[in-house]
Amino acid sequence: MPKQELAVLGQDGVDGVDGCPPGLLTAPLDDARSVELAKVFKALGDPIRLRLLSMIASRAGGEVCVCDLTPAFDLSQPTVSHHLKLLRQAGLIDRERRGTWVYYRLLPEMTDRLAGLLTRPAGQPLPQPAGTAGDA
Amino acid sequence: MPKQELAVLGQDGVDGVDGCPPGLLTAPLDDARSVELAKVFKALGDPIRLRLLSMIASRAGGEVCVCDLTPAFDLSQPTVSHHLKLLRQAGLIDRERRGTWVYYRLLPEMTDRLAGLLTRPAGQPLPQPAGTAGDA
DNA sequence: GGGTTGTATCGATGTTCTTCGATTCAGCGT
DNA sequence: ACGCTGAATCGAAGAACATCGATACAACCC
Repeated sequence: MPKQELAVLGQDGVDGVDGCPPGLLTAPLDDARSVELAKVFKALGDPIRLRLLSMIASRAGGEVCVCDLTPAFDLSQPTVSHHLKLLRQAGLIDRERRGTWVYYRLLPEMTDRLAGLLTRPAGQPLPQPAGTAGDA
Repeated sequence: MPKQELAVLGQDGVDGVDGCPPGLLTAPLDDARSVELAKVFKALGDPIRLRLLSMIASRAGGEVCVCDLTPAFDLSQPTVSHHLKLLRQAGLIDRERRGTWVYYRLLPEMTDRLAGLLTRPAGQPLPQPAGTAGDA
């Protein structure tokens, strides 16, 4: 099965008891989860892919034709296609062929999940502004 | 000035008119911003660094001694130190020396900012579940 | 079917990243 | 001052990544 779509991020039974996923900021990430999460963040760790993602996500109809994306960059067509592939493998976007053209759209479940992972629960004790901590 | 701390992410005057930062999902990311943002996501794009960050962030007192972090991984001490450096250069954590030991703590401003960038404004039109869009 | 256009895949190449051992720097104790 | 321990920096080696040109695949049109 060469097709792995990274579903391991928080929808299996590993969620916290209060309904919120464990977080990343609230409990030490276990080994397997960190590997999966890292793939997604790695996909976001490139300026081209960030711009691609934001172009796709911010488009009104929710879809963008590759033919609109490719000329927006100073890169070859295969390179842009490669970046789109990585974003897709990370579960951030999906594609649909319609006739000759291919349209990409955001998968908001993934960005939602990332946002949730990076959001700390409301009343986190916020450590001392640095310097006033344990200076006994 | 070899010390660049990545302050370019949303606190300068580029915010939206409604107080919320532009987002990443709401408007195409400009070139410069995408480069800065990519550095932060790249720092998160590694399992070791994700686990380091979550260990630091989830620690009760808000601080973790390097001497507690290093033995938690199957890596050499210089390698762990290197990963901590990258997280620090990304603006995600900060360090403080206290006597012989060095303590790392989360910089929640950065994770908050990332969470905000990945959060789409409440009433985003959510594209059709794919297939029912513009099939005239 | 043959030509054309849009998109993806394939190899190759140069760059960046991860990791290590060796070394250096900082602070403590004697 | 000396040695000791914890942490950071320095090269170097191997792996992973970004990029390209060439090529293959898909759908349309004549």
